[in-house]
Amino acid sequence: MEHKLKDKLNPKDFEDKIYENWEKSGYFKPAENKGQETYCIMMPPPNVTGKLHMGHALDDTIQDILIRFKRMQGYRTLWLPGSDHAAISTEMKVVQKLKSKGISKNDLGREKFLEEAWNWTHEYGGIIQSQQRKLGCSCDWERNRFTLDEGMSDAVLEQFIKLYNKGLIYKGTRMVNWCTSCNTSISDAEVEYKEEPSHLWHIRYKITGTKDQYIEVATTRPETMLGDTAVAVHPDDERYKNLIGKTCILPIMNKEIPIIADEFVEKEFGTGCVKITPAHDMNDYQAGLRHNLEIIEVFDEHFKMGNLVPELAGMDLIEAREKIVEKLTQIGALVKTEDYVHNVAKCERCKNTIEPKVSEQWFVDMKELAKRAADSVRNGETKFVPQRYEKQYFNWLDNIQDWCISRQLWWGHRIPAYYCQDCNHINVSKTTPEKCEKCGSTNLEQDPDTLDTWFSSALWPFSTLGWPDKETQDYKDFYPTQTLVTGFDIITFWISRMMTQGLELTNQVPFKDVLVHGIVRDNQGRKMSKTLGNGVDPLDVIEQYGTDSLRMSLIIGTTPGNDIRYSNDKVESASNFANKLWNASKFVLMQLEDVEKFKEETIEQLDQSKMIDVDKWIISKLNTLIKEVTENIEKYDLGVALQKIYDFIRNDFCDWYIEIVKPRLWDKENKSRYTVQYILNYVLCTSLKLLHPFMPFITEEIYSKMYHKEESIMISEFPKYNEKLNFLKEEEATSEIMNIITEIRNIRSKMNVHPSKKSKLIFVTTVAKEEIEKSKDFLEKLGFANQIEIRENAEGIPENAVAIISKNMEVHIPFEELVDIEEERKRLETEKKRLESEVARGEKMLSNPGFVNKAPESKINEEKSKLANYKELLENIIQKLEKM
RNA sequence: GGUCGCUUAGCUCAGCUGGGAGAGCAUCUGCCUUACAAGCAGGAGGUCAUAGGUUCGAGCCCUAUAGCGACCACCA
Repeated sequence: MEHKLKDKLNPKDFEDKIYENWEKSGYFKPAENKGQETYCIMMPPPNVTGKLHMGHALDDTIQDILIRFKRMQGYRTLWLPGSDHAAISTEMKVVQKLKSKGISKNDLGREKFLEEAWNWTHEYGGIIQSQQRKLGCSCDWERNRFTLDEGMSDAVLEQFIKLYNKGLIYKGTRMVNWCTSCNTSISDAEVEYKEEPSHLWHIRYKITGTKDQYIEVATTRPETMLGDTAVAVHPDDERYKNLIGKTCILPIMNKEIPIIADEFVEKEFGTGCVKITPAHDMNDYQAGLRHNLEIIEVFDEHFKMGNLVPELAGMDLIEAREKIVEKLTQIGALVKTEDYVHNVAKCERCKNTIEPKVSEQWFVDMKELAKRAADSVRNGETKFVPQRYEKQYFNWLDNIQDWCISRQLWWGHRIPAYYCQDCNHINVSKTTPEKCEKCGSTNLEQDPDTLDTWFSSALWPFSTLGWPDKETQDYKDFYPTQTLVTGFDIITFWISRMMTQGLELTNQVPFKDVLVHGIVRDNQGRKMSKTLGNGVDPLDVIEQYGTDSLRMSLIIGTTPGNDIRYSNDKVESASNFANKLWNASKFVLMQLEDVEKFKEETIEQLDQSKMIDVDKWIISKLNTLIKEVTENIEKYDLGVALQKIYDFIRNDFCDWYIEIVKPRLWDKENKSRYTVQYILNYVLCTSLKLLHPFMPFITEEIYSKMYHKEESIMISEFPKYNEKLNFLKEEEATSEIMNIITEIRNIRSKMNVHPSKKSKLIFVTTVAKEEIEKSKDFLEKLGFANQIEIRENAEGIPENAVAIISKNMEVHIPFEELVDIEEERKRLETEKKRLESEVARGEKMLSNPGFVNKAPESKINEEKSKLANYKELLENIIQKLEKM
């Protein structure tokens, strides 16, 4: 083993190699002989033919951080990956591919089509997994699952049959959302609404038996009027009360339809009269049911005009609308046309128009299931992080509609219902029944439809572990799982359904915590989208900067649940940090020269008599960091945790400690040289471990060159807080010294003293003599001094010297000819003023009875000691000024 | 219409249960100091959206308002 790093950091040199090594070593699998406690995350399965985008990169990075952290803490961890068959989206793609060859789905037939779909899946499936490997995901690839796998399909059938037998799944004729492009029914969750400018057409229908009395309706869809079977008004609407029960004549169709009263009508909207078209509107359909109205379909099955009016038959709907408006104008039935913006239902997948359609479909009765799922969150069995997303979840479940689960697609799990062609009985069974269970006929036909994709992904947390077999080792070990990580956009689609189905089928909540994150936006705050073309490919970023930098840029300084704005600057700054860490490590390794003995000694055993304050300072700081970072990660505050690690490595370790320690390292005779080397190795190794979950590759690469016993940082123990490594006194003393050094630099900078110009530093102190003596070497270096003098009093110090007054010491810098006495007086005056205001503030606070009586004692004492401190400093400054 | 979130330095964002406002980038000044110029050191820059309230004390808690954003509902 060579304890040396390459001169320049190049992530490509080691990222792939390291990943391969991890996978080969079996580190991703749950450890065999570790402690009992398990920790499991189920990866939200991406679409099987999908490609990795920034959303995945964020989602996967968060999960990887958690799983690596827990693994290092000694849990038996399982992160189970997989992919989803994504019924609609995959089927659409295959249909499109066939279309480009001039073949239609129906020409090909079901079997051949499925063959094509499998081919497609095999061709594009797996791409995302290789990309997740590039991201560093430490999931157990041997347990990789696909929602159309045999086991998973069995789970789906089991679910269907169980719920069917319990009466929770039923078949019925209902109005459902129909995607006119995908040609299938879809569930409520898959509909999104988009505002579109349109018109509100006012049309008058003549009251039957009158010459010129009309009732005026307002509609956004005149083309559906051909199927009107009533006009409705509000029962309390004084304007129309007298018309209720009468009839009117539907223009164009010249048909008599009733005027009815129904509460759902809003008096204030439009004219207060609504045309009722039960076949093409959700509300009208409900009203139709209440009033027993006929359902007349205006469109054919391809959503072209039907032949209610022969000259319009087969016409496109938009075109038909124009024609009908034209016709209404001709016959004088159109009163006016208003501009109007309304919400149009769109398919969440293909963005095309959704039409309400009456059809026979399979549904899950959700009422009881939803209640139980909501209650489990209400009573804290499952928690959302951040908690506010629980509202979104409740809102969905508390207003749940029955779930339409049948899809008119071929790619997916086929509904296990077999219809008897002789007696019409529905046989539901896992395998094709030999004969009808009711009449014994062998003339059975399976339902042609398949199940909603989410019907199978709802089972993901347990079907992946072997359910319906509850005796598999994995199910027993890892179910229920701990954390589910996902974006807020699929709380309704997925989270709520895993909860409802999980509770119903396994009698347990499927996970304890739901960690919700936002979406990754572009650098202008816009959503990344294909149409805008503003998406950033995570793999391009990895190619340019390396995985660690991408991961860091997605996590640092973020808050759970909030959106993240991607920017190149962030990746660049992450990359600079990686470079910094690399160089610092390179330096440390250069100083260590094969000190194999490190491996045998713990930090606690290290001889403290050879340490000076700064050594204890860095150890103590690191110890605090360990505590905070652990707490932060456990609370899912990953952004804060990473920020703290960054600050420690960059400021405390690189900028201060390494610089402070250099003189002792250069002096080969120095008695504490070994101690310093040990501490450097210890601090760096420990920092790398803290950082490893976030930046796995660079930490592994560096760690592999350091001195320790582990074969990989990935399976090393996460650092633990240690009470014995707290050195508060030394921390304070060191920060006083650091403040002085900063002050020296500040003054030199203000006075424009060139760094090469060294000066003398005179320390006046009684309490810190010894420590200053020990620190001479680095004080000289960092304070640009050529000589350090330590005295007990200030007598005889040249007048033309700059003075820095601090708590336990004064530092005088004789710059000789450089110092302008007047300038120095001004500086001290400013300092005096500052201290005076501090003293005033403290005195005001402590003389405030409200504060003294109500504030906690620790706070009061703190203020008291601060005040005393300031007073003393002020006194010293005043004396100094008097002498000038 | 209902619910939720955001508003803090020029930009992008942190700020844990209320106790002297922070980071990254940008900017200014000085430095090639033997790990790092992808760097080092120092500086400037903020009425924490507005108005009230609670409190000894508010960026943080409460109320209202404004702007931006998201989700749900869907009134033709």
